[in-house]
Amino acid sequence: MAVKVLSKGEATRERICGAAERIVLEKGFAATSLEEIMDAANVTKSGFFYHFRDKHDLAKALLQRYVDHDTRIMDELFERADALIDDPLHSYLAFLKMFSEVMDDLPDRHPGCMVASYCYQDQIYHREIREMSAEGVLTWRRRFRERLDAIAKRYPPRAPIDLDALADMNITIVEGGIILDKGRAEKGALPRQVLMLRDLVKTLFAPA
Amino acid sequence: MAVKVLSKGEATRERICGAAERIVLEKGFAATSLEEIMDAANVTKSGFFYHFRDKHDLAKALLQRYVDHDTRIMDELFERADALIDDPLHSYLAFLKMFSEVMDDLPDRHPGCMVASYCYQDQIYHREIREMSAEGVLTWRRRFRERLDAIAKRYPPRAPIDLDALADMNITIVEGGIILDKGRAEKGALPRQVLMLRDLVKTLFAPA
DNA sequence: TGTACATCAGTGAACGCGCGTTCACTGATGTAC
DNA sequence: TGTACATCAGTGAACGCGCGTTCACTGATGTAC
Repeated sequence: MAVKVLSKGEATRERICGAAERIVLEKGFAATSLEEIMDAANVTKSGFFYHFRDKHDLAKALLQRYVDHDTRIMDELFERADALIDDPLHSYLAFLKMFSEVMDDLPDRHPGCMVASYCYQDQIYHREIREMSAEGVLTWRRRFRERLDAIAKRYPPRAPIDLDALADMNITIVEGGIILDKGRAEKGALPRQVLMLRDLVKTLFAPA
Repeated sequence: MAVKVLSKGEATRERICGAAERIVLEKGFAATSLEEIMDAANVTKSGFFYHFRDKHDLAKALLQRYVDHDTRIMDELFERADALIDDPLHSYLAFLKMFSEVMDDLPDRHPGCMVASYCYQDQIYHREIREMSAEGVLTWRRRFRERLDAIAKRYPPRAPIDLDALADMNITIVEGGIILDKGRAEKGALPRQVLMLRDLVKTLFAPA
């Protein structure tokens, strides 16, 4: 994996984003003070404001960073599954298996999804944030939908099926699973939900 | 439906809670100022503080109110399904159908779930809030699990199945569906997800 | 190779405003005798 | 039936602190000539 070399300024900015993401996913954007973030990232107030125009500018940067990162992770897992398996259905099932394992291997609980976090915050009322969220979610759906099309072609489902809704369900399960995990304060709910989805997809497509 | 008659004080308190719930689900707890709530509920600052010790006291009240209300709604729908249909599987499927219709009939989008909202807010760090969330989620799981047990008894599933995870999936789908709905700013995602789950459950249990 | 200037990546102190909370006080309704 | 007292359901003004933002200033690194 090629690690990009960062300039001094870029490194500081990245350090701020990293600290901010962690705290924001824990407590929410409004409840996170800039001073907390500065402390955690070891920059002064003015150091921070050199990199971000204001708090909302940080909000945008965090969301974009999150969506990009998540999409990249997903693509990597899909590529790995494809490298192992030729059949679209079984590659998809392998992806879900690997995905659940990644969720299970996290040292602590899943830290949360930035899109989901903003959905329950007033950040969502800013036009730019709303558009970035919407686009992120649509990108994810598209990734799954392509796969499902290939599957449905080789394994015609018994009944006609809403493939967009099924593609979305992958996102739904992750977002909902994270909440289950956080809400019940019990690790493991998320990977179990992903595996459950895997079983259901398998039953749906695999020939009896 | 018996509507309880409220005393003057109870009515004011209820008015405050209603306004607070709406705003908190829109913008998040930390981003919601008490003054906003007071304005919306038409009480003065001191009127508010007569009913709630502090902001955190309001947070607890909102969560409890939400969990109770949601549980009651769910029970009512289950009862209606049972009144119509004797078979546990088909009653369950009818429940999911009615549930998706309720979600679809909402004038606007689903306002959101208070448990999920707090999960992404620092409220979750207060012990009492965490316990109330956990108990709410477990109550919901138990309701679904009972139904699934009855179904699995009459319709033995082909493969052994994680019934707790399947029970949880009902919650996951709703929580995740709400985020999909909010995140994509597109009404209808939530009911579609519920119907998709219904199809999957049907395929899983219904004899070929 | 040295000098002048510009840009990068910050520092430290001050400001002002919103927001949660407190406090002393009050009119209306209930209750005891 | 009237009086005294208590409780309910508030009012209005003041306080103080945290937090986002601004501003004048600065040392180190790059770039032109």
